[in-house]
Amino acid sequence: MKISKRSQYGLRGLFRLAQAEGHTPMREVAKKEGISEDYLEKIFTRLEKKDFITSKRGPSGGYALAMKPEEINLRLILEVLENNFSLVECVDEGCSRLDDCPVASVWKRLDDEVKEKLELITLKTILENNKD
Amino acid sequence: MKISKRSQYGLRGLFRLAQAEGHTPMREVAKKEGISEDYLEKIFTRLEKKDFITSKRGPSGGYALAMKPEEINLRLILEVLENNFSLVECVDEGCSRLDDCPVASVWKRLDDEVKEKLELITLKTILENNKD
DNA sequence: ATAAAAACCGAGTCATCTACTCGGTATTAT
DNA sequence: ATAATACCGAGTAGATGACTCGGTTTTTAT
Repeated sequence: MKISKRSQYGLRGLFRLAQAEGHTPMREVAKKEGISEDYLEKIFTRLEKKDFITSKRGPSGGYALAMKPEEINLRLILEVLENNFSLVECVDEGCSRLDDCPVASVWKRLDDEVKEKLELITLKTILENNKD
Repeated sequence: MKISKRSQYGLRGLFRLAQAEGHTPMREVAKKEGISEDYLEKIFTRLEKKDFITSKRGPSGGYALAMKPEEINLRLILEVLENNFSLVECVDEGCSRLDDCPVASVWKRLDDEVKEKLELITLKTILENNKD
């Protein structure tokens, strides 16, 4: 029942990109956030493949958001970075005993509620919280 | 970001105990729910140590709820059965960069909201949902 | 009193996942 | 041409989850 460091790092990385203008080198983000460069690179690669960010090679290159901060919410981020998104498998994989399982509906409802909450948190709202 | 099978089995086991009167042998619960006996035993032992259930040895023994169904909510169950309860460590362990971490408050709020939701789901509400 | 039914206990295993690391290649601004 | 950057595949160490196994203790029913 833990959100992985991968997702946590990913969110922090995206936040840094959201704060900056133009492209920011990954190394710079890693340094600011105290995250291993090699690892953050994997994370950014993944986010890039899903078109959350764009990349530019060579000097003065780096990464930049490909979407508006208000369009990137936590649910989307976790869908990319968590390998198994959703609280229990039976929600999306379909268990054989679903019909007579007394608690399946509990998990399903909970899963929905959590995902709703996640959608309310966007990079924009986080930026605004940190505007002081 | 998964709820473990341990917790899922635990909830289903507790549900069966809640339905029955007196003591129910663990084997019977395991059979009904299609859960490994050896494994369910570990789970019940854990729940018993935390006084959610009581045990009785010998023939016509078994396990029974030690609390009222409305007093046992999902948050309490997960606190016993998940080894790491809470969505991110920084919430309870305290990270060294907490002060300048832009997203700590996000996780904290989310964690609180999820836990609130979990408290609303009790064995009683699950029993009522399955009353047809 | 004995046999059977149950809970109790500690240890061990196997697979999967996370959180990395490492060594190298490709691209591009200066 | 050089240096800065992204890109890529493989590998690894540790933790955890989901069990299994072999036994011990307690208690009820006969």
